[in-house]
Amino acid sequence: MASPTWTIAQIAREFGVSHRTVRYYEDKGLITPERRGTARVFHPRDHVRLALILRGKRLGFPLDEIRRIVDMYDEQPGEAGQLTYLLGQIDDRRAELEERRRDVEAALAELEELERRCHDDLRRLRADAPRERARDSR
Amino acid sequence: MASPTWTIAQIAREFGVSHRTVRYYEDKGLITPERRGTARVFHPRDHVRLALILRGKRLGFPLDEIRRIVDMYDEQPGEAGQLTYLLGQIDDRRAELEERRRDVEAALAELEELERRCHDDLRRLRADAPRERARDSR
DNA sequence: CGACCACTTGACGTTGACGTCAACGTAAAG
DNA sequence: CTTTACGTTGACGTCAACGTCAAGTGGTCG
Repeated sequence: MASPTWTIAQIAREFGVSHRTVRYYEDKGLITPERRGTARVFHPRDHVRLALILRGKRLGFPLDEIRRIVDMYDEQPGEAGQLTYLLGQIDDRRAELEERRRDVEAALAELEELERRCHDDLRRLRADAPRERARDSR
Repeated sequence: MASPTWTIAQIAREFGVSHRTVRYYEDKGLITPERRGTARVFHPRDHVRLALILRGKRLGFPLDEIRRIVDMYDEQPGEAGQLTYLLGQIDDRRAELEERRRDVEAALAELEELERRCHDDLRRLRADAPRERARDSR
């Protein structure tokens, strides 16, 4: 019933980052763990945000932009002006993500082309090798 | 017939980077322009490499790894050992790229989910607004 | 010839994203 | 009650990826 909580060590270990990294993200306003005395208590909300942050990092986005992205996810419905503004932001992010997708697809395609060439070269080597061995043993 | 060449200013402007950036990539061994006297002359090979480098950057790879990637593309067929090593490298890069692709897909999916919720909220607002105006004008 | 480019090499500065170390609190366990 | 483990706040260090001068070189145009 009660939603789970994490200490800094637990959540850092789960995501494979240092506790320094977690603190840095808090400094930059990317996560806002509760304070119980001086100690940090991480809630599911922080857990979700950290996952989003790290995915953003894998995609090469700077932390500033990552914050704008994760902030989009907990804006309140608010008024119409804010909503249309948010929709504009969403469009911008999507454009970027679609460019990333094109980059990934292109890179994968070229990589597979290269792999085919490698396999070809390897087959050619194996076909030539016997003749060389015959010549060398003369 | 003669393949095209570029000056540093031309190639930098074409790719939208500073000439300092191009020099930095040369220092790091990512590109190797010809020298005519002291001046750099960029050939199609450098042009291709620069495109690969910038795509790698958009995908968030560090320059060190990008160099390993672009270097893969002009290894000579060489001997069988090198080829199988290269095939292993290719597999590693592909695994990374496929993770990036999963990240992009997940991010896009969540973004579109968020967009749907926004549109819902907006429709709800527009449905409620007339009643509010009627009430306000009483 | 001189002025004006575009290009060059250092060398130091900057920024983002942390690493690292010192010094200190606190709560449970032996 | 001390040790041990985990937590905290500074503060400085570091590394990649450039930015930004300063000062010089080489070709071309008028």
